[in-house]
Amino acid sequence: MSVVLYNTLSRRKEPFQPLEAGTAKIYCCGVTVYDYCHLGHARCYVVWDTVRRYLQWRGYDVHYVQNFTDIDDKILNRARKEGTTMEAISQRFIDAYHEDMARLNIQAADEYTYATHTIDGIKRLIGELENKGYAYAAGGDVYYKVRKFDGYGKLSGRKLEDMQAGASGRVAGGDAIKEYPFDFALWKGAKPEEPSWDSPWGAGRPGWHIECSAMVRDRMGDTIDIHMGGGDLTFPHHENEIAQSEAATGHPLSQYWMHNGMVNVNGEKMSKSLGNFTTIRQLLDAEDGLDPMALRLFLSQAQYRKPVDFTADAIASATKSWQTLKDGLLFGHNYGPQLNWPDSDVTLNPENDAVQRFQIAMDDDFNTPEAVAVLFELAKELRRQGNLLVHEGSIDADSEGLQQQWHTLICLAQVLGIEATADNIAVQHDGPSDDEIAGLIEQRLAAKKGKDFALADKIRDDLTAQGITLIDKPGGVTEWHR
RNA sequence: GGCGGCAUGGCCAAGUGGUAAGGCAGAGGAUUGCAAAUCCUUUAUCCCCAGUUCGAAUCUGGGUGCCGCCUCCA
Repeated sequence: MSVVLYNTLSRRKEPFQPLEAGTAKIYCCGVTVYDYCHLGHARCYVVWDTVRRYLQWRGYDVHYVQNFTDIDDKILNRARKEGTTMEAISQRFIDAYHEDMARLNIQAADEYTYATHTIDGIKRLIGELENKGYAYAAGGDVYYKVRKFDGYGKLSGRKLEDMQAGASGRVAGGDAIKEYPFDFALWKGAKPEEPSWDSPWGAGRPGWHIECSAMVRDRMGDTIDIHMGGGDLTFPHHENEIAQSEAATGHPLSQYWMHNGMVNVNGEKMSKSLGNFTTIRQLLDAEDGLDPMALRLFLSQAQYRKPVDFTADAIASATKSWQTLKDGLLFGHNYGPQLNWPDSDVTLNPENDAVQRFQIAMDDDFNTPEAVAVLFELAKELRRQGNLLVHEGSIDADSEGLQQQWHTLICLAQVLGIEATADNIAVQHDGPSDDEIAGLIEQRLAAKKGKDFALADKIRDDLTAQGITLIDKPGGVTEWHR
């Protein structure tokens, strides 16, 4: 069995066969750094992080490169507005990007590339395109001659005629300098007071699409295995990348193209231009802040290609779900000592039924909802055993098998980037001491015997408010835990 | 107008020919002074119509509805 993935280029699922057996060369389109990342970005990079982790788990040597677009009108606008430089804005949001992604347990890329560090490669590429007749200079800019490239539209499945016919007013007008409405800028002539670089076509800066073509080529060669990004980049961004790269090199830019679905809010796509976005940090830092792992779980419970709706209900549900999963993930920390579990390494038995099911699900185009279901089945059983232990004092399962199950859960969850860290078990131990609690429980017991339930309930409520849960057991015994 | 996607219980969501995973929420019972927690049990015929088939949520055709892209966008 091999990993099967949906290839936008062919519009079907295909077995993953990398150019070089056992390796995976992946390029992921990154962000334009002019603002904080929002939930849409969170989904995108959680999805691709999961794909990357899974391929690694399946034994591939993954080389993952991601870019930052650090030259762009929006960055310049923001810099102007704040009276600072493009570099300052870029750096600020690159730093913020790294912080946000780290909180979501997204692994850093093997290499990050920057548009402004790729100017030479960009100029080289434009020069080649010009020599081959795919580019023309006009009005200080350089444009790509879309009609010259036979395969134009093959990724997004469109024909130039169709687009032109339907695009009505939007493309018809535009700049008169272009030979054809869908031609796009490879190089933009410098404007006063904007950063620019010298070039054979005059001072200027790169167009948006060319940076990715140049970066892929510089870092990974003519053809890579997987090129990924948000579904909204399919056209025109990725289509244009293909046109640029393949016209220049004569080789396919990428074997596989993968695109993630959008995050919706009230049925509408979350986007900067619509202004309906919630930033990752807003969500995580809110007073009743969302646990980053709950967010990751929420995103993993949807198939990556489908749109996902961001609602308060969904978040509440994910938070509760995460609690359940977390109980399972922390089982060994909470009950291992009581069960005399040996301090063995966390390992995985590949023959295990759960592992098999997990792999079958993930092999099928990264079916994370199905994979998560496997995690829940493991976690629920662990939680049940944990409760048995608390309430009955013993478990009704084989202890060794249970430890293995716990290890399985931890390993598989980790493949999805879901982990319960030490933070989750570090409990605040301020508040009443154990002795004080024992005293209060005795007071409550006395109150109950005297039918003073009001007092008994008050004692319980006060303790609850301090994060201490009382469990009344048969025989007048009351246990508690924080 | 063009291209693509989706429609499964209250909500989310797997499942692509043999009578519906999982999560959240809900219900009933056990337990309890009442709770909490826990345990047990429990809640769907898959948008509509027609067809193919012994048999379809799953295939075909036709509808209806929603969404994305076609402009910067993850």
